[in-house]
Amino acid sequence: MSENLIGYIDDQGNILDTQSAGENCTATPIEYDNSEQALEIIRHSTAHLMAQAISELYPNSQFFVGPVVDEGFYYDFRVDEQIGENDLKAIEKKMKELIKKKYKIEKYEITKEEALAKFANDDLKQAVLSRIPDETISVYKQGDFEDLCRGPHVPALRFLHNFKLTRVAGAYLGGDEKAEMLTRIYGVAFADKESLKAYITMMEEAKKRDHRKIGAEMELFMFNEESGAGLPFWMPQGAKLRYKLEQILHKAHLVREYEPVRGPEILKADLWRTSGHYACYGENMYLTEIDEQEYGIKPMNCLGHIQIFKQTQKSYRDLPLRYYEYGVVHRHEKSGVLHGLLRVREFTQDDAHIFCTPEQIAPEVLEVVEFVDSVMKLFGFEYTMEIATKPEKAIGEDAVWETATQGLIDALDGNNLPYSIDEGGGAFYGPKIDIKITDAIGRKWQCGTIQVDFNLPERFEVEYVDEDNTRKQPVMIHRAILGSFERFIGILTEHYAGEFPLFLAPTQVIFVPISDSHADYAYALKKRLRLEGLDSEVFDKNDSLNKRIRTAEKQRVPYVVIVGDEEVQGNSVAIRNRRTREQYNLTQDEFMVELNKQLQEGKI
RNA sequence: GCCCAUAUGGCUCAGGGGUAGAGCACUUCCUUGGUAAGGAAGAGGUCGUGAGUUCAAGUCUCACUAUGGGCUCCA
Repeated sequence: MSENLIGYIDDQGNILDTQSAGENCTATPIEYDNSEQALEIIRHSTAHLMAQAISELYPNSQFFVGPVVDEGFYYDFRVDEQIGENDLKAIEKKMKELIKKKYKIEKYEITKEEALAKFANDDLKQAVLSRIPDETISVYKQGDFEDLCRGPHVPALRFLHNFKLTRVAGAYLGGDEKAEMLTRIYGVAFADKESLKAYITMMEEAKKRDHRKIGAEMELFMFNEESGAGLPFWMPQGAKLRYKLEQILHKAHLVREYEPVRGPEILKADLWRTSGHYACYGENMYLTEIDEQEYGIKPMNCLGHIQIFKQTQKSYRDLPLRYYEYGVVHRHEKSGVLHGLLRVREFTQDDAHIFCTPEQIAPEVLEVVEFVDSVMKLFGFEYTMEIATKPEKAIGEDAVWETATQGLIDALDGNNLPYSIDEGGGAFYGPKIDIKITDAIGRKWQCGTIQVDFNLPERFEVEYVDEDNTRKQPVMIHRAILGSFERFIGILTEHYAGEFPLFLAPTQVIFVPISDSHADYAYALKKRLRLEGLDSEVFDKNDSLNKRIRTAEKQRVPYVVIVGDEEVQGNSVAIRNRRTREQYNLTQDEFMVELNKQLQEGKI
């Protein structure tokens, strides 16, 4: 038996640890390394080691569950003391002491009845047992520490070296918001020191491109304690960036035959009652009163678009009719979930509602999927699609839901587009396809969404006149491509680490005149760029040339352009590559051609 | 909303019961320089807000607000 053997993988892909497999196992061995299976075993055992350390440091602690997750492991437990980030070091130290005791990890099996009796005075273990259907329960033991566990584990503590406890958090027992909150500690573990180090470095790099940090540095956006949480302010640089994104997307909508519309920010509460928002979404809505009438600030834009559709009589010839709006919405998000621009209380959706016939659903959904794809491609984003089905709180008949859900499935299946299913994750008025972008540190954020809705048209008696002169109800497709400008720009910022492509960059060119006498030339260039719709700045402050070049380089602008006697005489520019520090000269006209070429790259 | 943590000039941070400090940024002056920090002077903070303990609180305690890491929920 190899020194490095920590388990086996059987025909079904299940991991067997050495304790379960016995001496003469013929399944494929798992060696101690960074393979997916090995890491699962190592991390699970590290979680147990942590629990053992905690139980020694805090004798009253009781343990719930300690699974392996994507990035590492965690353990949930109850403890009398408050545990903060500063206590993690002490726990790590204790873990290392325990490793030195060279405990073997042993496994034995008991019946469920015996287990219930064994842990009779531990209500958390009772809770764990109640979730296990099996009649035979396995227990793992290392030193004096025993824990209910399915495994798999490494054979002995000596395999556990390269770990780090990363954060302490609260977590509801069983994930239920109404249940008791336990303490959770997260950690990571690898087979070797280098991988652990690489992981820590990666997290530090991710921190450097955090949109909140870059947003402050580049003066893109801000929040302010006096104004309230989750309410972003767009500073000039951020507003310029956002405006460019809005313009690109505006043109893309027009090309695809969308019509711009705009609805009011607040609508009478009765309208929200008709729609079902009041009952199903009310806890997220801000309500107000005007002249003794209740009003609701819109959390979604659909009602406005429905009113506009209904204002004039529609024919089947008008369908599909696509209304779009950069709609500002307000939602009462819980204070604890706010997160930079990625989760706010006021945001602007790139929202559209497509009114169409049932037959038009599939082609329209496909068209939107294509739209999404072209936008994601423009920015180089990876994304996944998820079909979300009927949630608990919902309006409308089951049959209607089934038809709508099937419509979405057909549209994706028919075109071999990959997706997963999110059971019960739909909007209260219809099923949806969610488009999730993977960000710089691997988190997934919902951005785009496509929702089929038979319910609101019915509730608001939305109608069109069909070919046979009868009145029919259209289907509504709610959709957003970016999701919201706030979230999307947050993700974009991290994606590009603030170095936006020319067609998005808030400042696209910085001119550095060599001395005062070249400032006029620089300002003339700035004016010329302005007329082409390009934003530039002139760095002519009373600082040394070196200092101004340094400052300009650090601005994350696409172009730093130096102008001095040579350039003024030759009507040219000296362009500096901020990465290689190399420089090349172009005439003004050549430069304009180059800039316009790069602007065109922002077309979709 | 819940658990844990944090809050000191515009930014990044030091200080740790006896009434505040650095670097960068900012202002003014000198310097007009061909590719990543030229020099000098200056201004700027009731240490998040409100209570409490104390002879004395930026420092200790509590509440609130905001922020961060999670849970739950979502674009």
